[in-house]
Amino acid sequence: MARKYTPRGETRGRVLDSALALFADHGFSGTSLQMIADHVGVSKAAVYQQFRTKEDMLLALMEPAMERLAERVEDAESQRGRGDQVSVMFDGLVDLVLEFRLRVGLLRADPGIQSIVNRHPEMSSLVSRLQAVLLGPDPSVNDRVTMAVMGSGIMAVGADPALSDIDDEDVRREMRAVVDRAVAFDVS
Amino acid sequence: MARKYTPRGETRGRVLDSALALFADHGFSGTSLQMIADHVGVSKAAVYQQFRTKEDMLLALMEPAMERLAERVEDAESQRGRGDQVSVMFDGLVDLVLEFRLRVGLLRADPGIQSIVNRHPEMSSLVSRLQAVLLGPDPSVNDRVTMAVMGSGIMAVGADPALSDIDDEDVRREMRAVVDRAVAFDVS
DNA sequence: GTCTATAGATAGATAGAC
DNA sequence: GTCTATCTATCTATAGAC
Repeated sequence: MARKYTPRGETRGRVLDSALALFADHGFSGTSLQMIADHVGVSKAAVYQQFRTKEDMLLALMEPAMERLAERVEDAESQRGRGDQVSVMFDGLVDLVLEFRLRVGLLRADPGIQSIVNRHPEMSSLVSRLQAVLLGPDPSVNDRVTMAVMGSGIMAVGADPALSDIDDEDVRREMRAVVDRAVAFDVS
Repeated sequence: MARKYTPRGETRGRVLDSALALFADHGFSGTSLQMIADHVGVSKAAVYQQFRTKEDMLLALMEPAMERLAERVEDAESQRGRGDQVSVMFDGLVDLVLEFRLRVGLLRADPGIQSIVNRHPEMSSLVSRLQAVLLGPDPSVNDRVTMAVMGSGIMAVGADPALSDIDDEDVRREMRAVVDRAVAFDVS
């Protein structure tokens, strides 16, 4: 077996696909580089050729989702009324979850990933701004609990395999609907 | 230092407290026995005296929460109408989250813990029954998305430090309120 | 770019003294 | 019941051949 098949220079993409699937199943800390290498079908050294550390791999996975999140947060922040800010932010969050299912779910759920995010100001400040837009200045207890429940609930849907058979557009419509019901009349 | 202070035979409880806090911060897989031992202030061997494995430690942490969950699921299952089943189950879930904050949050979020739960039928069947009560037979897409969002959202609140300054009774009231708004008119 | 081999650190878990 | 010391397996990461 002189040569492993690797159609083009696409090993990097294959590594990222495997890593995402394994992170979702076993968590970031619970996934070893050996597991990733085995899943891709190469050696550990081949993986290290593409990414210097496991953390770099996670950052590469999160980068596109974070860019999109930045756009959506800015969209929401630029709205004039509080009601529009909240509804645009929730719509953006729903879109983000559908576009980056597992990644958004991991971002919210995995403690190992959260601690990495916390060490990267460009990510953690984005999450802070997201929360700030949803809560606004001087939020009531009602607002705080509502936003915590709905924000986490929406992000969790991304990683929920129980909904994977439903069409994206149906999920989007129903998520928007449940948000509308839950936050209606809460913002002035 | 001939003797470490350990008031009574309460090392076991101190280990569980430390383990819970560390699991919440770093995840189950991301927490080593050395970290737990250091946090308690004893050696690894002292920890192993109390628990044969790290998994046993988790099971000991989850056991009381699971017993309570079983009661709540049975309460809900014994209701006659679908609407009552759903509302009793959500009320039970809210109570459970407030009683076992971090534990319920971990149960939902940590992939390492989920895989352990999946290997223990008495736990995983309980989670299945919980979902079955919320969804009922032949759920609509609306029902499925609503229950996924609200179920995860509620459980996530348990591990959310952003709400830890709010009185339990206030959180309970607001969680019930947001559930009422979100699921109203969804069940026949 | 991929491999085998391995370094060095740390993981979970145990033995045996006190 | 606690300790120190240690076992074995695995971890992340690197070196060097092909």
